[in-house]
Parts: sequence; C-alpha cells; structure tokens
Amino acid sequence: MPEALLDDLNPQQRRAVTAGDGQVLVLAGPGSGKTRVLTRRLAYLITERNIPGYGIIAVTFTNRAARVMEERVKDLIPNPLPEYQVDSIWLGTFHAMCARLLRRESNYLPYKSNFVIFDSDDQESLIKRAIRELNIDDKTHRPGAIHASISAAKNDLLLPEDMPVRTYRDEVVKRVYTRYQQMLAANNAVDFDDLLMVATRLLQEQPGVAERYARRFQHVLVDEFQDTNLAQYELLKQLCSYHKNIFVVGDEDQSIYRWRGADYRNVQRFESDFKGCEVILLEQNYRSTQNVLDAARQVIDRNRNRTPKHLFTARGTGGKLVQYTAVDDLAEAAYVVDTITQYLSSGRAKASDFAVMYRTNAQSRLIEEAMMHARLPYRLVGALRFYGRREVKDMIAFLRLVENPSDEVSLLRVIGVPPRGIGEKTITALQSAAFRAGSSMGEVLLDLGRRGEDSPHWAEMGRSAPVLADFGAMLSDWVALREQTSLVNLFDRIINDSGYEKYINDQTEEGNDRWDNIQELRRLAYDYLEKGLTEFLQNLALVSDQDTLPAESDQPSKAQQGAVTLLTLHAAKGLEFNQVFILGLDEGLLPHSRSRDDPEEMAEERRLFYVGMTRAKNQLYLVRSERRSNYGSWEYSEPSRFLADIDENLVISQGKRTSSRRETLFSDMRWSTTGVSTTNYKPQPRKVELPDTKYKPGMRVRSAAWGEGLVLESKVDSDGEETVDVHFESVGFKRVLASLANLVIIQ
DNA sequence: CCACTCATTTTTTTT
DNA sequence: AAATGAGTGG
Repeated sequence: MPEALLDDLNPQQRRAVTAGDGQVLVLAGPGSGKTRVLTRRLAYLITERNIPGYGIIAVTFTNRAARVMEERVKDLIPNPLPEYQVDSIWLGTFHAMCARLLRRESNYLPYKSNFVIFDSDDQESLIKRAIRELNIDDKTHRPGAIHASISAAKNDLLLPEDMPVRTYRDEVVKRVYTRYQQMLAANNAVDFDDLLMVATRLLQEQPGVAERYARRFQHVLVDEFQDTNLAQYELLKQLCSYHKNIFVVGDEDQSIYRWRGADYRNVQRFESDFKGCEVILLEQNYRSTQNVLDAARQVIDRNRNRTPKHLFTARGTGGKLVQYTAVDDLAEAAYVVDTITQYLSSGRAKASDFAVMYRTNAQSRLIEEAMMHARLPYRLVGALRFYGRREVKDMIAFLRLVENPSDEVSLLRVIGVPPRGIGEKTITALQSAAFRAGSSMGEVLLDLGRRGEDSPHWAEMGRSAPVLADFGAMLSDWVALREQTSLVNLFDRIINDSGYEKYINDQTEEGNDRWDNIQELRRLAYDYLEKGLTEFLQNLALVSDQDTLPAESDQPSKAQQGAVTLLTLHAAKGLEFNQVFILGLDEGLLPHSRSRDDPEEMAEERRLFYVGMTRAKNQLYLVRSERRSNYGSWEYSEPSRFLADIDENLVISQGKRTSSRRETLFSDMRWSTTGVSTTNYKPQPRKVELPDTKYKPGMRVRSAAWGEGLVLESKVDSDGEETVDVHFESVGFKRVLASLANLVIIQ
C-alpha cells in the first residue's frame, strides 16, 4: 500500500477513507479536508480494495470539483496501474452523469440520443412562447416566475400531470408546463432540470434499467451532499440499491441552494433511510486561523436544526477580523482596492492571495471599475463573463442548429442574424408551413434549400421563398459539412457563410471585443476535434461559473503574480484564499431583503455568510457601506444583523461608524455629481523618491489598453515599484504601475 | 423588413 | 443606470 495514501491523514479522515462496505456519512466542516478524503477514498477503493474504476460513480456539483478530483486521484495511483482505471470511473457533475445516462438509454425516452441541453435563457424563451401560444397574459404571469415553478416541480420529480391544482395560478402553471414539455420534446431538447428528473424517473419506472446500473456501480460517492434535491437524492438511492455502498460527504452548514430545491435535511434523511450507517465527523480545520473560525462559529451557531460542530485548528490565533464601514459603495470599492494595493506594493502579498466576495452579481461592477482604474489584475468568476455574451450565444445557436435542425429556439435566434430579410411575417408563414407539413421549421428550411423551386414549400412561401431557401441551403451545407470536416472548419464556414464577422465587428472597441470572444470560442472548439460537436455543445451547456477557475495544478502565469478573484458568495464554496473581503454587509443585501420574512431563508443567508467567512485562511475583512446606488437612486441601510453576532474582541473596526452631518454633505458633493468622479481611487505609494525611473516626463509611450500617451511624471517607491502618470490621447490622465502596464517607449 | 427612439422595467444566488 | 421592449418612420 502506498504510504502516501494514509500517511498525512488524521484519525477521522483515515477512518473515512478506509471505511468498509455499507453507508458512510462524512460530516465535514469547512477546511477539514473533505476533498482529500474523497480523493483518497477513490484511490483506496481502486488500489486496496481492487474495485475497477468501471464499478465506481462519483458525483460532484461543479465540473471544476470533478476535474480536481480526477487529477488528484491520478496522482495517487501508482504507475503500474493503468490510468484507464481512473478514466473509466463515472466521475462528474450530477447533470453530466445524468446526460450520459440519458444518451445511453434514449431508446426508452422521447428523445434522440443527440438531444441538446437548453440553458436558462433558452428555457425562458421557450416558456414565453408557450405562454403566448396559450393566450395567457405574460404581464400577470411572468415567464420567470412560471419557470421557477416548473423548475421546482421538476426538482420534486413532478410531471405536468402530477401537478396539484389549488389556485388559478397552479392551473396556469400546469398548462404552461404541459405545453413546455411538448415543445422541448419537439425540439429534441431537455432542460437542466429534466436531466435530473428524467434520469431519476427512468430508473424508478424501468426496473431493468435501474438494476443494470445498480449492479454496475459497486460504490457510489457524493460530494457536497447537503446540496442535493429530491431528484438527486432519489437518483442516488436507485444507483446504490444493489450493492448498498454509498459514501457521502457534506456539511449542513454549507447548504446554500435551497432555492434550487436543495434540502440539507437530506443529511438527516440519509441517517434515517440507512439505519446503522457510519457517521464520521471531521472537525479539524486546516485552513483558517482560530479567530476566523471563532467568528464564523458565532455566526452559524445561531442556526437550529444542525449537528453542532467544534472546529479547531492548529494554525494559531491569527490577526483580528477587520470591519470597515464606508460612506457609500464607491468608497467601499475604493477601500478594497486601496488595501490590496498597499499589500502589493509592500511586496507582502500577491494579487492571487485576495478574493472579493459579494451577495449579488450586480455588486461586481463597481469593484471591477475600481480595479481597472488602479491597474490591479483581477478575474471575475462566473456572471456573464463569457458564455452569456450575445455573440457567443449566437455562435452556439448556429452550431446547435447544425446538430439538431429541429431546435426552434436556436433557429429563431439566428434566422435573422445577421439581418437577411427574414422578419416576423416570414417566420409566422414558415411556422405554419411546418405545422401543416407535420415537421419543423428547420426541416422546411432544409427542404427549401435543397430542392429550391421544386420544393412543395416554394410556392407556399411566396416572395419570402428565395431568402428562406438561401438560408436553408447554407444550413444544409453546414449539416453536410459536419460529417466531412473538423469542428473548427465547420466553425469557420459558419462565420464566413453567414457574414457574422462583419456583423459584429464594426471596428469599434466593443466590436473587437466581440470578435475576440468568437475567437476564444473557436479556440475552445480545438479541444473537441476528437470528441465532436455533440460533446462540445453539451459541455458548453453544462459549464458552471466556478469552472472558469483554473484547477490548482494550473499555476498562475509566470509573468503575472496572478490576479485578485472577484466572485459571489455562492461561487466561493469550495475555494480558499489568504485574504477575503466580504462586501455589502448590510441589512437588505446580506441578509438579502427577499429572505426577510422566511426563517428558513434567513437561516440560509446565515449559512451563505458562513461559507464566505470560512474561505479565509489568514485575514477576513467585513465591509459595509451606509448607502449604495440602486436602480439609479440612493439606498440607505443598517449594518447586517450578522455583524452583531461576532464578538467585538475578534474585530477591529475601521472607517466611519457614524458619519457626521458635515461628512455626509461633503460626500454628497463629492459623489453625487454626474459625470466622471474626480475623487476616484488612485494608488498612493509611499513617496520615497529614488533617482532611477525608466520613464521620464516628456516621453511618448504606448500601452496595449489605451494607445499612445505622454508621460507627465514618474516615481519609484521604496519597493522599486515605478508609478507613471500618463496623459493618453484616448482616455486622458492615468496613473499606472510600470510593472503592470507594460508601456512601450516610442520616443 | 429594419433601425431607430422612447418608455418601461429591473426576482439574489446557478447546474 | 442600464437593458429590454414596444412603437414608428424610412
């Protein structure tokens, strides 16, 4: 047995890793080595218990977690054993594992095995169409709200016909849900929730299928078990129903997806469903200082209905938490940037040591702007960073249409992109033609494209026929090309044939950005030359926000000292950072106002804060702001109730606790004027002048971001960091760090 | 049919 | 403040 497998584990971890057959529940506090236990357990099963990878399924919630596990397990398995033992494990997210299962078993289902996966935008637009088709008013019944109800039903494994009808709204939801499912089937598409619901119901309703998988999977392992919903829980029970070996790791205190149907009580349900299961508590924390842990515990201990835990660490007391109160949200951002800059210029920390966390994505904008202003490198996890961009979604829609011409959502998205003379009238005509022919718009288009005037649809379409046939011919070419050439060639042909480049790249800065995004997507396609279009599309649909983070093995690039990470509290789960800022500790934001009236929701806000706090290894900053601008007007708030739960001995307070009237007036004058604020943060390195600057006043320089400019002044601080003031022709005055800005001297 | 203007609206978190 | 959606003129 490789010593490394168990050597550096504490007794509880070791007990978990080497547990025998049966059911094991590992309650793992934050930073207690949960991932380590899971990966060692996998390696242990393969090397010591001789379980073939083929007989193991391990589920996670993000692709990133799956990837990290895979890499670490490969490192743990000694060389003589072939890597395929790891590759043959079913290792991935719930959604990816369900998709795999559904594609294999599609003959039992109303889908073809190359079904596409609709993301939330697609879902919403389909629901909207269903609502309109049923002549329901989409003002009183918002598509988003209906969507939420349908999603909740699916997470509870309810088909349309299972929906109880108590109110008029229930009835509306039921009708829309029914129609929506028909439309999905007609599009050969499933949505996120279907992946779980359909897979689970398939196993429940087809005992033969269930048995095949249950026999195959000798061991079932689950990460983040507290975030499972009913569908996922049932799925797991089906999968382990033969061998009855299930190993779950979770922490009730970190359950933060209630709104997605997750139920932390599944942890307790597990104990009662599997009487006599082994329960292992991991309480030693290897991440944070005791001060951070104590503060976090004071916050979480106010929740009821949980297994009490006593986290401890060998890492020492550590520094106190810092609580900062800013006058407004701009000052809040300035405080963060200011603090980080001070660390960086003193050389005591690198950018990747820091994370900035917030409750809502909207909060990221100000921070981003402040970061850019200060020339601090940052990376934004999630949000609309890439896959949500219009141009990316357009390209994906083209590709999906090639994969599956019946995909009406994608068809409607791109049929007029770029504009080609196809408008509402034409689309309606096309729709009814498809309806009459008992096929789909895509099929009609293809027919028009292939047979032209000979097509029975030609006359039907009147004077729209030529444009439709053109588009159909183009689509038909692509469909044929898909078989003959590589994914990247197909990609290029679509761009060329459709004239998409000219359409989005108007040579403005934004146009170039959009084009860059397309190129980035093209680069991603290279990874799927072997695997093909179907898998490319599936992975595009199932990427999560966290997946944009590099796995730990990918070190930050050589030149850069990494970047500050900006992310929501939700996206922060499972990660850790040396120094963590949590922003917006205000009533109404954290806890969020929508949770105010529901104790369960409030408890979840508390857990969310707890998750954020326990990400910090060494230093935790709790930041709030007395007012912030929201929808264009000021919103004032009280300090978050969570702040009051932390013992003041653990905290140093900075910033104005109460601002005097004069300060308020003053800041009004500073911030409320429209236009560019003159008081935006600017880094102020210590003014110890050293003679040798690389850039001298009067030099002309060029920067990648801003073009040409004139150096006004340059100084080097005691750490050898050179700060240059430049007047750029494009954007005017900027103060930049020479090491980051990469200025080229022109003359 | 399309591009532009004006009015209306923003539901926290995400696979 | 910004982004979407409806309505209008070309």
